[in-house]
Formats: sequence, structure tokens, C-alpha cells
Amino acid sequence: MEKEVFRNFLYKRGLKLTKERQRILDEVFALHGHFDPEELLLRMKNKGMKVSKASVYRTLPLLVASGLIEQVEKNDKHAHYEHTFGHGHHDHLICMKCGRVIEVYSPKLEAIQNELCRESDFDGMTHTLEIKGCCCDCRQGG
Amino acid sequence: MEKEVFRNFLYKRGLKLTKERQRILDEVFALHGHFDPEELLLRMKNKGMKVSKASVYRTLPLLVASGLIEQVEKNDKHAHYEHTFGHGHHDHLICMKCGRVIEVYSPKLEAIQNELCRESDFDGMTHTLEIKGCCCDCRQGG
DNA sequence: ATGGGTGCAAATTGTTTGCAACTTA
DNA sequence: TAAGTTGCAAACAATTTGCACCCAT
Repeated sequence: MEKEVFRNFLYKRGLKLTKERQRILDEVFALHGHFDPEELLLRMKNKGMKVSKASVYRTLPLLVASGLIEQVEKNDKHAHYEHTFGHGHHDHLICMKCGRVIEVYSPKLEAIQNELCRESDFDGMTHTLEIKGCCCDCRQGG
Repeated sequence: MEKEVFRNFLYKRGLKLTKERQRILDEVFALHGHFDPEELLLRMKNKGMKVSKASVYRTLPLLVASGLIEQVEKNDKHAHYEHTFGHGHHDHLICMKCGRVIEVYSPKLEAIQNELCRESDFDGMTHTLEIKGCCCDCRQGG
């Protein structure tokens, strides 16, 4: 349960699990795919949940630090996140025409990460692969 | 010669190769590794070159569009670029302790890009792989 | 009761833009 | 000389922060 992970993470650092943090956690995990802080805030306001922009901006880094979510892009203006707990690692194909994001996974990539790290005596923790191009819909349409 | 590439690029779009654009191009290619707009501007000012912040911000996207430089990260605050002309594609190992960036290349990765794209009927153009972790110096030191 | 947390609004920071004067093709 | 370009300063947008009150532990 992600709430346990978060509670435990906070506890270890002497931080508190406030109502606001719980609400943010819940909403993040109620979400399907990617989101940005503003989007999250808007959703919560629309549901009548009480949270401030500041709390959202202060809580997201905690969720990242606890390993529950990941920052996946910072390509246009704002940061994008996605939750990763119980959701497996994957990478992204990003369509440059319509912005669609397709999730993909390749075990071979994990092997390559290890290989590249070994060659440079580097202790690799995580990787992010983004392939930019054009999705099938846009190729047909345009 | 990168200046020819740029001149040609501008010409095709009816744009002009001004002194400022030349200076920016020169400085970008005088640089070794990564840089951000602010850094570039500072270097140029220190050398007594006359350019405004606005011109730097207006020129970098042109250099990207012409294929001479690439935007490689947007992780902390600002955009980071590096020149790629005559410099081959590569990916990055990023040390999360000291910020060091190590360049790596794997032909296998190109194969994986193709494979992943084929599976999703996606027309992949470029990829960016970043592996985050801890470099050898930081492991020993800390 | 203590120390962290909240909301608000003001402050920062990276980047973009309007405009009048200037340059390049 | 016509069209694009510059520099400046003001405008923006995303994120951060100071502070007085609030609430988990």
C-alpha cells in the first residue's frame, strides 16, 4: 500500500503525514497517467478538496524522494510526473506532432544500462529513455 | 564547417546571418561540453562580446533547428545544450552527487530504439538516454 | 507543547515579447 | 530599401519562500 510507504518514509525523516499530504497522495494514485502540478491542483479543487498550490509543490518532491512517483519529463514548460509504485519501470515514445506518450519496456535496455555503467565505473541507479518521433496516427493523418 | 551549415539553414528560411548570430555560434563551438543560456551569455560578456540576453534566447532554438546543437537536459532550472556537429550521438551518465556528466555510446541502443519503435508502429527520430547514479569519485570520496 | 506544516501573497528565476532603431541581403 | 534583427525593459509563467497561525505527534 502506497500510504504505508509514504508514512514510513516521512517517519524516518521526522516529517508528518498531514491531511493535505494524504489527499495529494490519494489523488496522485487515483490518476492514470502523467500529470503536472497545476493539473493535479485543479483536479483536487474541482473535487472540492482543500489544498494550496504551495502544498502541492512542497509534497511532490517528497513523493519523488520516497520513490512513489517519478519526474518523467521537463520538456515544455512544466515538470511532469507519474506514479511508479506497483507500475514497473518503462520508457517513453513521445510524438512530436500530437504530444502523445506511449509507454514501452525493454529488458535489453536494463542490460545495456549495466554494461554502460560498468565501462565507466559508474553506479547507475535509474535511467530514462525518451524516443522522439512521430506516432502512427500522425503519420497517416498528415 | 558549422558556419556553412548555419548560413545555409538561415538562407533557406529567409533569415539573416547577423554578427550576433555569428558570435553566438562561434562561442557555442568554442565551448567544450554542456552549457546553458545564462552561462553562454556570461562567457561572451566576459570576453567583451556584444550580445543581449534576448539574442541568445532567440538564437539557440535556431541552432537546435539547424541540427547544430541539441537540448540535452532540462532537469534543474534551466535548459542545457551541447553542440553535436561532428561530434556523434551519445548518451549521458549523470552523477547525482557531484553533477558530473559522462558521455557514453552504445550501438546496441540504436538497435533497441528501432525495435521498440517497430513494436509500437512509431517513427522514431532521436532518443535521449540518461542514467542517473553515482560516479566513481563520489563513491570513493563519500 | 513543540516542531513541523499550511495558506497566502509576495518574491525569484528562467524565458518571452513589444517596440523603436538598426542591419543585412 | 524592405524585411528581418537587435537591445532594452516590461511581461510571463512556473516554482519558491517568508510569515503568522495551525495541527500531528
